[in-house]
Amino acid sequence: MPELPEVETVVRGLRTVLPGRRILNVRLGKTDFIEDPAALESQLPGGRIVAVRRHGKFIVVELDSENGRRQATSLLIHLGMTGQLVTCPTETRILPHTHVFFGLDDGRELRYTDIRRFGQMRILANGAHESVLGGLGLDPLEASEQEFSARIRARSAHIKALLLDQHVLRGMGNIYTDESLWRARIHPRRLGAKLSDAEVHKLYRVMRQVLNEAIRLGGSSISDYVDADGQPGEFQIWHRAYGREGKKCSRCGKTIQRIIVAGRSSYFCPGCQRASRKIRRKRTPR
DNA sequence: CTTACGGCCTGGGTGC
DNA sequence: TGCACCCAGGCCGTAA
Repeated sequence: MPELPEVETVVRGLRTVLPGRRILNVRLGKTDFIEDPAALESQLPGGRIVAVRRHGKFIVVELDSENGRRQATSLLIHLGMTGQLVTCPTETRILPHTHVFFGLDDGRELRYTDIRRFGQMRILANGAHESVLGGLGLDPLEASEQEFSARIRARSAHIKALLLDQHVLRGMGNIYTDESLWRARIHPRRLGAKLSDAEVHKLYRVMRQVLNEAIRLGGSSISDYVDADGQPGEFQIWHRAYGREGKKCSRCGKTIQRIIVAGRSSYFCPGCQRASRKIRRKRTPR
């Protein structure tokens, strides 16, 4: 579920409460989504949180390296489809599927809840960041238009697949990809290498616009997503394509369709997101 | 090197 | 009420 705006919202929330806190203890439930559960239990207690960062859809909780014997480490968290990372008082009722508890030195806890356990959690020793996070693509909000254009044009895959590919861009997911393509009036099956200058320019602009608006509204909540305080986002109200199969396009009035592209449900308007002639011919053979 | 697909896991919704 | 089936914000490994 969580894409860049949701992860950014969670990180901003955590940033207001975690830095400066010391982790006192770690309690684990199911651990099949944790790379090395024993490492969490042995290396995190005693550590002080110094920063919380986002890298694509990953959350990086940085710990200090004080008292010499312990190496500086980071806690790397990916929320997968249904992961939630929330701080609350220790006595707060425990939600089902909560599998990780970090006891903090202010009487609160950082909890990780994940129904489907598609998330991921691991310890990163100092210096291991590059090997794990270095392979990811451009941050959509930091990349220049030139960099974006070069990456998109370099491969002739469907534009939908390119936007979703974390090695091309880091942070885009199914919702913001469909919303960006709708705003740019680009069909999800168009090929990256074949987009015009004007189309790439438009896509770059609207993608940043969509992401920034979503961040401002605290992300999109479809079912499971909540921020670091357990609150849902509000951007779903503004979706114009995602999840709107059968509804009228707010721009041209045609009916929004759902097709599978890159193995994912893809919502688009056949009226204002025209397929290339080649694709159209394939779909309506004479 | 690509792309396509199944699988991971649980729950919600729908239709019979 | 039960059951089968489809769908879900992500991503990885394997096969072609």
